[in-house]
Amino acid sequence: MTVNPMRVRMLREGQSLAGPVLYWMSRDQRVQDNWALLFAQELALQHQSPLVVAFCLVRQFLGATRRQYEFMLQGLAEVEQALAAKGISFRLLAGAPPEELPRFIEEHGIAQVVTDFDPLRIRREWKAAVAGRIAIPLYEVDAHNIVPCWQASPKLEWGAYTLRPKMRRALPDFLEAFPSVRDHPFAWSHHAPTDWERAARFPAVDEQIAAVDWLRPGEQAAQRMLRRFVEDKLAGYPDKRNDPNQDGQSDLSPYLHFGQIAAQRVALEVEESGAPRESREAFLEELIVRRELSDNLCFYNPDYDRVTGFPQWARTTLDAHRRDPRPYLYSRDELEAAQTHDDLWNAAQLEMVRRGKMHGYLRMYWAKKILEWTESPEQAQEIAIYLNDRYELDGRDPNGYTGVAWSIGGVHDRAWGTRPVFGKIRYMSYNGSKGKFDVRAYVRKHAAPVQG
DNA sequence: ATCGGCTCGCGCAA
DNA sequence: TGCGCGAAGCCGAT
Repeated sequence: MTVNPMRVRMLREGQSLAGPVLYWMSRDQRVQDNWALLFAQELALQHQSPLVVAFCLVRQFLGATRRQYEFMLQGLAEVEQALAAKGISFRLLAGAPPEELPRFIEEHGIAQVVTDFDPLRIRREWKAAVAGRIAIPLYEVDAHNIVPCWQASPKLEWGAYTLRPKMRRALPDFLEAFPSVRDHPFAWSHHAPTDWERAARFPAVDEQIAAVDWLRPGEQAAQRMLRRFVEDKLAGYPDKRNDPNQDGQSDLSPYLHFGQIAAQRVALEVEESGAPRESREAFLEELIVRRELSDNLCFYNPDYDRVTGFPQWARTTLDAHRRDPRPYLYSRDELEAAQTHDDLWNAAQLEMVRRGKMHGYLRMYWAKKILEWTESPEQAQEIAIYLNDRYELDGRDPNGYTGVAWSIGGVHDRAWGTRPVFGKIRYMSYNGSKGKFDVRAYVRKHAAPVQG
């Protein structure tokens, strides 16, 4: 047995007849270091069956833009190639999983289905719908987290401090080396190459938001980025990570979001590096505890992207300050166009619009200012999520929803001194940034007008 | 530059 | 029932 059974849940029982095993790939779009693929191969080898990987390409998924489709599709093309080298077939299905998967399963006499874990509502609705329309076993493997989400904690956590000891206890059981995908000896008779040019014409919601060119998509590029981080940046991480002018972050979040790299691979490489213990610990805290805390929020709190999901003390205090006059009021369009009085905020917004990635420290300041400058917490949260999901390469991720909920709704935070609009929600100021890094240099770098 | 108070509630010790 | 302490801060005093 290569895959720890604790990583696997059965979503639907069923008779397992003879036939191909299907891995319905969704959140974890890679071949290496993927527990869901490894588990699917294990089942296929046991039954001496072919193994097929299918991905459902959903039209206009949660407002996804050309930028994000491009990054994902190029990664998937690489997945198809790497699978082919192992004798495993790949199939791109155009349409929503509840319709496409049962049809595919029926048509090809699939015997068992494996899919990867995802705490987001829509993914769980898809799985429930698929489970209701098939008669074969459906397994779910948490291939994204190191400690499977439901093993890390059985309940909604209040903060990193309540999850951390649980993670510490569980990590030794799960932070293990990955086995390799084996050459698969049973070929699928319906193998056919994907028409990626046709797939690239698949409509995104917004074709105007262009792909970025400063980082390449795919597993290989992700591995290179990881190596660069561990060799060049990890040692200086504690000092530089909160300075947006320094290139001190890992820049791995787009790859982690699309599952083009496994957090577990990142953790293993960081642990084995020669970087100071302090640097390794600071980075692993973010990579492991905070990431898994985001999944915990989305998995156990169905209102992870709504004000009703904020803790009670935060809802009470935000309600008490609902009618406070706002120092500035901006519409969604003004914010999107980076037309506020605050040059730091505008620069952060423009960094996100142009590069598809805002510096981690500024994401907090950025979201808190949206609370301060819009009519209500509800509107602030909606706008922050809209902009984040539209421009960030790592949009539509539990980390994004959790970050917004932390900034605007005190999720995983505590109460602080009362202020207008914010109430007891932690405040962040322009002057605070000035004390931490060279704000003028950052503004000069990102607020420059577009060339040409 | 550094320090303490701000303020809430979980989780554990007692 | 009491107590320690937390996802990245702010502000004013020193």
